[in-house]
Amino acid sequence: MELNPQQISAVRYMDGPLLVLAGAGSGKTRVITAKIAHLLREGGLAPEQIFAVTFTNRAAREMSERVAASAGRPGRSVSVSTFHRLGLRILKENPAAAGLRPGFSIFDTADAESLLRELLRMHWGGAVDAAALRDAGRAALSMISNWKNALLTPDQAAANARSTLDRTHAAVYRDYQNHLLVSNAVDFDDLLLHPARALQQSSERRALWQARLRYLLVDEYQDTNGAQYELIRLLTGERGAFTVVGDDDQSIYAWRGARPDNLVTLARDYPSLTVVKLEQNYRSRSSILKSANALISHNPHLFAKRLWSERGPGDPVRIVTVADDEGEADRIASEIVQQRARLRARWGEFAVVYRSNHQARGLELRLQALRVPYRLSGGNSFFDRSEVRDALAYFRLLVNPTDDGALLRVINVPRRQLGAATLSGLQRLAGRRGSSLLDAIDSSDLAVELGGSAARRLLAFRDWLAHWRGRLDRPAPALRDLLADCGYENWLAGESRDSDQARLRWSNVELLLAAIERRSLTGEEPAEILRSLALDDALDRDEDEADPDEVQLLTLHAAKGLEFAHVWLMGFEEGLLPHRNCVSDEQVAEERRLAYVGLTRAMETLTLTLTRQRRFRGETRRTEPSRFLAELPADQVVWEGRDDEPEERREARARASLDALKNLLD
DNA sequence: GGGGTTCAAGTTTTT
DNA sequence: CTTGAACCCC
Repeated sequence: MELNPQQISAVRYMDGPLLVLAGAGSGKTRVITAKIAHLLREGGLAPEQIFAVTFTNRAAREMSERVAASAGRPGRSVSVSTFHRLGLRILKENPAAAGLRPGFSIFDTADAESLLRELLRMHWGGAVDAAALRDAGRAALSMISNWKNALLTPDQAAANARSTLDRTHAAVYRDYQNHLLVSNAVDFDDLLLHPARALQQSSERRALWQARLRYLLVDEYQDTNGAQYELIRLLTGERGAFTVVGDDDQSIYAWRGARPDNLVTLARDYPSLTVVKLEQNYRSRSSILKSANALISHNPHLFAKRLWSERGPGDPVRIVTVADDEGEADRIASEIVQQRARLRARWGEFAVVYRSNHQARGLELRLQALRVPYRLSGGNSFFDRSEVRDALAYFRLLVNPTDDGALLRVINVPRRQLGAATLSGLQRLAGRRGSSLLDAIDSSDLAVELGGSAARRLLAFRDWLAHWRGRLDRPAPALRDLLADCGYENWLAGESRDSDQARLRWSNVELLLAAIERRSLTGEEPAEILRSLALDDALDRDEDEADPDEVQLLTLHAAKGLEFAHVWLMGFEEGLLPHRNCVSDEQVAEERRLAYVGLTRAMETLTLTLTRQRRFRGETRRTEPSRFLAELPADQVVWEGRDDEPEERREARARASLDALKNLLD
């Protein structure tokens, strides 16, 4: 497809830093891929010198495919990754700069929280109730995450602390970093923080990376946080050889430390910054675009922007009220079945988006009942399953013996008579020696501290692990045998409700083992496999099902950057969208941007659904329409099923829809 | 230390 | 309706 004049100037401009303000559906991915092709052809750059970063794995995958398609074979070696993967790559090259050793682990959010709970428990000295501790762990992680994203050290955090709570958090931040180092581990934020620091501190590193990375493209720039911004600056240096593409109206990650004002900061830090605006929308019918524009006009803006479309009016946006959540799932599933037949569309052209993952549950059941193939993105991911986490923890412990998070997870799973008393003794010992838990087992005081029998069991566990560590050259079989040897499968079966569940859970372990085996066969080192898995959102699927035809079920967050012919946005209700936790104007504004992201995913048709009542925590409650509904332009929408709809019309429509469905199923 | 029962609280979004 | 934590007894 042809590029418009603004897109062309964004693609061709290579003389300095460039900011592309790209409205929804304005072809920004096309600009990025075309620019990569241009840099290869006209810019005299080799594919290895071009780096593109995104925020989500999904976006990276998508972009990588498009780059490969548009640039041909050289596109393959263009580096397309998430910020975190790029950070990992930098860190891996020189772990010592961050005080790490080569086999370091990545702690995920659950690992980080459980470590923080331990630290807080020690900080408060003993008796704290578990619920309070859990909340405090969360709060501490979010605070620490904010500090890290702003590149603040524990010292700086302590110096800025105003309240007692801040001081506690700052002290815990220090402990937390120390424990991570003892464990030879990093958390997600460290994958940005450590590389940024390393590049700040070493001009040689900087020079090395700046020579290697000749051009940087950043997608969804409005979602960058302080650490990511610093990384961009350090990696591109004086040259400012970058193109960043963003849209302040689609900033939906403030809760994760994103700073949409980085759009403004960029103009301040780079006086030579060139700005290109993309305002023509190629995606949506104008009914959809006008609705989205009207909605977002209720928000404050960093940049003025007028999105327009030549795609013709299309059908009005439908706002469908249904009785309850079951009715909603039912309605969406059957409409998808009907529309697909009527429009001769593929399943893959339909998407259902929602605010939170649990909303997909009822819909899944309906889709299954109607035999509709679907793909659920995110949600309770594979890696959140406890059996997967257990197996991974064993693997981590083999690769990185100092990984305390992993040790605590599996030392008594299955049971080895190593309970709370033994563990707190071991932690005391480790604390005194400043060592990891496993190393503390080597302490000469072990038997004195814990008694002879507990000490014997700990030593046996240590030796048992060491034995399996010796077989790491074939990690998947080693892990399989390890799990068999300790009776994990039987234990898992005992933990499961019934034999079906037991089979399912063991099959998840098998899936993990298969994934490890696959990667191991391509020559990946065990430590690298683990880190890569930690950053994955799902297991890599077989290559041969590259283009499965499935209805997409996504959260609003996961939907960003994607487009679909026909979109349903579920649960347009107060409490869901905006979410009940969002009270401040700023939070509501972010929810509005989320809704905006949802609306602008649709190309041809858009349906918003809401219920009159919904099951919530076991009881049925009346719901209220989202405040955002009133912000949509009345002349672009049509209401169905609202209370004031004439009874006979509602019945007639219900009948027609039922008939249509019957015809299809016959 | 382990295992069972009872009871309460409650997930927003992702790396 | 779930999940996890407290509690009690072995």
